[in-house]
Amino acid sequence: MLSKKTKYGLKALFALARMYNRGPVLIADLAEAEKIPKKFLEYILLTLRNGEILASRKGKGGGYYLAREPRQITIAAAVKVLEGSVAPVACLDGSPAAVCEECVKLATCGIRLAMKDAWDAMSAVMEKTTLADVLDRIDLAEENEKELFNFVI
Amino acid sequence: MLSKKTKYGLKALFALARMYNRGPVLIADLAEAEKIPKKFLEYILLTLRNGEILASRKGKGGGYYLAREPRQITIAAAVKVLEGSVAPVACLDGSPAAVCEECVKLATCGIRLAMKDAWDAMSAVMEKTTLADVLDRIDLAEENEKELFNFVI
DNA sequence: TTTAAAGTCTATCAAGCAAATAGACAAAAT
DNA sequence: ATTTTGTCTATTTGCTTGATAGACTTTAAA
Repeated sequence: MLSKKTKYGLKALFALARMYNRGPVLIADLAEAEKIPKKFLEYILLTLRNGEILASRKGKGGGYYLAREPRQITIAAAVKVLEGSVAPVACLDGSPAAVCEECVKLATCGIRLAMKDAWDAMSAVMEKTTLADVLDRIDLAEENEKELFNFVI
Repeated sequence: MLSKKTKYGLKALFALARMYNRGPVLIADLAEAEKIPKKFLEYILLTLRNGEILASRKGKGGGYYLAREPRQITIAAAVKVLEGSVAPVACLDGSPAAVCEECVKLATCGIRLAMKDAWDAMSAVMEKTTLADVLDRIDLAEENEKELFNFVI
């Protein structure tokens, strides 16, 4: 299960993606709009900035904004920065040195062999889904909801 | 990341699958063979038994054994019992009532829309991978390791 | 050049969960 | 009857998550 930090972080990213190219957004405004505790959001945005998903400007007129276009930021990248790793076992998270103490031998470890294909399938999807894709899906879903509502009337 | 409980549990299941139809296995023997703290393993096996993955017999000559054939126990089922849920968000874990507090509206929740396809892909693989499949993969991997060793000589 | 508005950083806290352990109890085969 | 073996409840320890406080730094604009 994703941590609250990651969920809040994703919500913030969707909001920032929607406001892309409208300049920096204040932490306080974002916190209120997305119902995220301000101080916690501050820490989350800092994490995303250190992970080069976001950029910021200090001082008057400052705030946070996406470091790249919504179409160039993947869910995989965001989740990796926010959560650290979501791989079911350490040895599958992509970093070469990460060996889990459970594996006696990496190549023949049952847990790894059991989870590898499943994890590969999941990360492939996350790698190709961008913030822009998610916005499109949200819009489509909202459109469908409206249709449904009209139909009921 | 899977908890230690789940990892230990999977290891125990692989071992029990290998010894399928050789009668009940003692907790103590399994603990020693798989290097799992005995009391912790006791608790893990109990979880698996309550989840109807394992069955047990008390008294002399008793022990634990798989409740079904290795070919009929999926990784998805085992992980679900051991970990509770591995879905990235509660509303994706299959149970109808599970709604995450983050979603204002289930159908249009960005987090859900962002993770749904990825999670579907992962669970599909876990649903179709059985303990027997994993044993096969381990054997194959060990065979390959041996080949490699011979080649080096 | 001052000042107020913003982000940055470090420290701290409480609550909850994971991992592990202990020991009394119940069942069943011999 | 007795011994072997699983079952259950409770407890401990330490780490992680979620959240908050406050001092500090940077920057734009008055």
